[in-house]
Amino acid sequence: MSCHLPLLATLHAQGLRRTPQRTVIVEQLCHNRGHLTAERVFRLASRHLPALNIATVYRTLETLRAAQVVTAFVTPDGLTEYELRRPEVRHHHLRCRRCGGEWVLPGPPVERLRSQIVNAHQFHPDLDHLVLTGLCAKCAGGATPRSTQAG
Amino acid sequence: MSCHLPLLATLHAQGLRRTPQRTVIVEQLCHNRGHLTAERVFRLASRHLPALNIATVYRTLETLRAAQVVTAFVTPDGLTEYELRRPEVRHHHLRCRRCGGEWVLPGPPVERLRSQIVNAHQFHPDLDHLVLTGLCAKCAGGATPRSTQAG
DNA sequence: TTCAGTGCAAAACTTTTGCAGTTAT
DNA sequence: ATAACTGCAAAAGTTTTGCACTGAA
Repeated sequence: MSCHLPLLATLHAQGLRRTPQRTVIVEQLCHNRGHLTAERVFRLASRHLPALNIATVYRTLETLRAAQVVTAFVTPDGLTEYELRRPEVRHHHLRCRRCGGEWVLPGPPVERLRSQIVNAHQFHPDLDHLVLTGLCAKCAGGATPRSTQAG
Repeated sequence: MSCHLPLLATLHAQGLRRTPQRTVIVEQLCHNRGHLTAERVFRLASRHLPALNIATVYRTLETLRAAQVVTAFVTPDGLTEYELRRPEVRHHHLRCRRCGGEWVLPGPPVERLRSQIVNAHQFHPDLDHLVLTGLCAKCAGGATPRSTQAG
C-alpha cells in the first residue's frame, strides 16, 4: 500500500522534511485508521524502525497536527489520541465505555447541533471530530447497534 | 454562606464521614461555581486548611464524583476538571479556545442530538455535561489566523 | 553547508498508591 | 472500637525539553 505517499507530499509542500521516522509514523497512521495513542503509534512504528524514539513520535504527532494531517483529541481518561484527518468524510465516533466498542456517527446530526449553536450564540464550536462516550445498545441492555463498526 | 451544608448532608446520607478536609473542599466547590482542576481546588482549600494534602483532594474529588456530587470531565489539554452538579439545571458549556471565555449552553439542543443518536444507533451517549471548545463571536470575528486546533 | 530533525536522558506534570498514623462515628 | 480517612512520600504514567549529534535538502 502507498496511501501514505500523498501525505508525505503534503508535508513536503509545507516545508517539512521527509525522514524515515516520519515516513513510518505516517504509514502506521494510514494503515491503522482508528484512534491511536502516541504509545501505540510508537509500538507499531518501532517494528519497522527499531531505533525510533518515543519523543520523536510525540514531536512528529504534534507536527502532523499543526500541519492538519491528523486530528488530536483527549479521551475521558486524559489520554491524547490521534487519527488521520479525512476532510472529505466528516464523521464522529461513539465509544462504549463498558465494552470499548466503537462506531461511526455520521456528520449531519452533529452538524445540526453546530448550526443551532452558531445561530443562537454566535459561537463556533470545534465539532470536526466528536468522540462521544456512552453505553452501546448491548451494554445498556437493549438491542444490537446497527451502525457501522469503526476500525 | 452555607450552601455546602446540604451537600455534606448528602454525603453523610451515603455513609461518608464529615471531615474538615471534605468540608473545605466542598465549600470551595460551592463558592467557585465553575470548572476547577484538582490543583486549583487544592490551592483554594489550602487557604482554609493549610495542612491539606493534594492526594486528599484527588481522593475526595473522586469520592464526590462517585457520590454524584460533582461532574468530572477532561479538557482538550488533558486536565481533569470538576464542577458541582446541579441536576435541576441541565446545562453545557461553550469555552473559547482563544480568549478562555466561557458561556452556558442550555440543555435542549444537546438533548435533541442525544435523541437522534439514541434513535438512530441505540447508543446512549454521556451528554449530561458537554464542554465544547471553539471560538466565541468576538474571537472568530476579527482576523482569524490558523490557530492551534484541539479537536 | 546548514539547520531541521532525532536520540537520549532527564525533567515536568498530573494522578495514583502503599502504609502508618489519626479521627469520625 | 473500628473502619474510614488522611498525610506523606514514593511511584506511575504521559508528555515535554535541553543538548549534542545526524542527516535531508
